[in-house]
Amino acid sequence: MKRTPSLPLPCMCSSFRRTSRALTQLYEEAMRPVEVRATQFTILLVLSRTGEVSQGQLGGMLAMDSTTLTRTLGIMSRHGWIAERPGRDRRERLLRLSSGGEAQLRRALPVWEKVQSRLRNQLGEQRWKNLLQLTNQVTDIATTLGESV
Amino acid sequence: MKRTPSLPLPCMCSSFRRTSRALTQLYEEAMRPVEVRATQFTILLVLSRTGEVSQGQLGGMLAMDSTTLTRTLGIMSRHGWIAERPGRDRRERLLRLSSGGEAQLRRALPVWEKVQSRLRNQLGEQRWKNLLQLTNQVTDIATTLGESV
DNA sequence: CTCAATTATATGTATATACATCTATTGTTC
DNA sequence: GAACAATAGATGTATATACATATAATTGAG
Repeated sequence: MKRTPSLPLPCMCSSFRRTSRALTQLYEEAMRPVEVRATQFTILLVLSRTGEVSQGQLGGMLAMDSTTLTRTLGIMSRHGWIAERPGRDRRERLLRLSSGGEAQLRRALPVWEKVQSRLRNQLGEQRWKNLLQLTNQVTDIATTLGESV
Repeated sequence: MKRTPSLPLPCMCSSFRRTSRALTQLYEEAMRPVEVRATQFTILLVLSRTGEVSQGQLGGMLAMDSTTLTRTLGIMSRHGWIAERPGRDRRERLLRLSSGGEAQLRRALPVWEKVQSRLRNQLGEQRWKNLLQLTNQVTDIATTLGESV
């Protein structure tokens, strides 16, 4: 059952996109019983840590166009996971987890832990920490470069 | 113009997806004049290196579901970038770059080099090489874990 | 050789994603 | 304070992505 090791790609963007697909397939396969998608899980996780934020702030934290969130939040609201209210600036939507969203996160966490630790075992502590740090650094640099031009 | 450093995410999948979005926005912004999307550029790059491959093989190399390729290859064929012929196994599509595809790759490469080296300068040789290696390793591990279950 | 199982790709459907553009609101200038 | 510029989010549209299922072709069991 030997797998051919993945073809080295000279492009950092292509490499990250490929790894994202591989990880997304792995995590979503594991989380399928809980019925939550990778993006949705990320939003549950972030909102549980930040508390109430505007849609624009959430987009900034996720390096995601804030108009993309309109659709994803719509899906999550239909599931009853998101509570919102208008801000003092009435153009803003202030978002937080509803109790249903907190419950969904609690359902998802054990399944997520399991797949995450399988991956972590394969990578080892060293590479694991290194990767979390490097991905953050690349995100910051890419975001900064994107703004500067 | 101080940017808040990106919120650490405990989830490897979420982290990679966020970095992918940031990198994709950076690279696609740079490559906009050439009118080629990140996925399409990746396919041009890979086909130029491998020569003729089947759709399934290409999907394997990109950690991409081969049925996803049906749509993307359709777009690229309409642009005149892909040449194909049936394999001996007549279920297979054998794919390669057409001369139009080679031309499009040549048009894209200088623009890609430019954005890629801006990023590389910010990261430094050490982290750059490290990242290309680590992303490959994660892809292999995630793929293997996905198959094993 | 025949029929069942497997495989390669196509199609239907749902989510993810970004950008251009639009609307409602807020901020700024004179 | 009125007119104009800037901003937050919504909507239209195109690509990206995967999975379930369908179809055509190949392989395997007997």
